[in-house]
Amino acid sequence: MSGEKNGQRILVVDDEVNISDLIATSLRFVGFDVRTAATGSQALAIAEDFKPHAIVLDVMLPDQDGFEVCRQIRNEGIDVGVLFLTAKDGMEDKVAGLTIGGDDYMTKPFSLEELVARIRALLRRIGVVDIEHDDEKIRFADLELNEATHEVHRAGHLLDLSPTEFTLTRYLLINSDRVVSKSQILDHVWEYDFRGDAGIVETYISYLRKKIDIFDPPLIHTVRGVGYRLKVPSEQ
Amino acid sequence: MSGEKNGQRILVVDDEVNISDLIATSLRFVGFDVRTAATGSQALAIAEDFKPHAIVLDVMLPDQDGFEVCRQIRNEGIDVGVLFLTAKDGMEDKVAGLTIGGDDYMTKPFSLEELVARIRALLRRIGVVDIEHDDEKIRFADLELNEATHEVHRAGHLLDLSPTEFTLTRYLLINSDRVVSKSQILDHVWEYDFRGDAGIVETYISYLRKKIDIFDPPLIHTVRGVGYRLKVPSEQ
DNA sequence: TCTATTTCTCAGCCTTCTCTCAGTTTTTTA
DNA sequence: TAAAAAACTGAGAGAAGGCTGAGAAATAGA
Repeated sequence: MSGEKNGQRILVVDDEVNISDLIATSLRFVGFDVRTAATGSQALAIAEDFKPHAIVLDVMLPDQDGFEVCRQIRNEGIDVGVLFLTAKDGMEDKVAGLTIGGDDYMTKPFSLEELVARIRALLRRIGVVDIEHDDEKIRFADLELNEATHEVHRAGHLLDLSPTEFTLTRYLLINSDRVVSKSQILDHVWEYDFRGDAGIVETYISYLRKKIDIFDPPLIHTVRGVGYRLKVPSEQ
Repeated sequence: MSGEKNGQRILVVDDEVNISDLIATSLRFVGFDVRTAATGSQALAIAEDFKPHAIVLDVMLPDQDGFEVCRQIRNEGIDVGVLFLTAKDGMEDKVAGLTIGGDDYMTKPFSLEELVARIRALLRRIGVVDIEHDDEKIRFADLELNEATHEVHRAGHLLDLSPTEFTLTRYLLINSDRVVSKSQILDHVWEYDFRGDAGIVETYISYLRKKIDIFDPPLIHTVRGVGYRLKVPSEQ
């Protein structure tokens, strides 16, 4: 039930079951071997024999704070990268200060796409090779996105993208040549608590086209009634 | 009663018996091993020993909502893909997050052809190999339909099909070389609550011929008094 | 605090699609 | 060969889907 083929092991620690489930599901789907814990002590217990490569760790836990949990786990001699989760409450600066080494942090709510990207970057930084996705550049035709620098180039030109535009571009790139529906995009690119209409995806596709598809050939194609797809038209 | 040859196991959960029967019949016909449930608790009970690979799950159930059922089943350790069904009106608020982890959703009413295609895509995504249909391309002669890209090619040329034309083409392809009647087509390709005349099938066949059969040889053949059949003429 | 950027909503516009209908053609049957 | 039945197809009304500009609201940065 637990052993994923070649996946890195990730431990997700959050006391809100909805959140940890959501994260776990997403991470499993992209191939990680995932366990969840709801408290610090539970996290410790699981980490001991699960030996995760990375931990997604809420800084606010019922029994103890995330940094404490982190320290204890490392004291066990488990070499692990940590992605801290924090509420957007002004504590961000403190968290940023305490985040050292290869670790990272994100504020809730976040988008799943962003979470997965951060986990991959983290694993890369701490030297755990992510076999399939170990390239920091994602390419499709003459469109190139660089994870490390957060730059996107089309035909050699640097594009100036907003954060959402960047994440959307990455999601399209990862799924290049396949149709993705507006709901899929919404679920993966927008923050998980977004309660608006899928129409916003149309707006952002429109923005992207004005930045990506002012070059020829257009890469973003609408599949009416289904969704969008990155493709090279010539590819009859 | 339960053991289908090589079929994946699908659990259908909907309190409208008409609907769950309709779905179950369709899925059985294409080779799945199907069980049905009308309530959330019944679904749980059945899932426990049926261990379905996928669930077709109405989000609106009499005892509890579909999301809750989904969570409980997964908590049982059953690794399952879910295709949620939602009414067109009740969804505004609820749809968020339904396409996470390989899952998908459809709004009622839908066409059975579409449902089957979605189930197959879902099983493919979550790694349950659908033996007979594990290719995302369906071919007949020089006509080729690609599920992932939603493209249809004839003799190497990309055809521009509307959504209904696409679904009809897929239905003909899946039943290639076999005669399908107009009412079968109507029942599978159109939404199940369609109350119009079977004459519309003639109209769409006519549209398709102008896109598919401008190439030689014609593949769509009328079997007068019976229906239509995809065939290569030489192959008497 | 003020400014610039980004996010999001909305409405108007345009395109494409769906479906019906009626006139025509083809095939069958008497 | 005529009449009936079945199938074909073009035209068009209305609906649905998608695109985009404008502007309000939220956020980040100086």
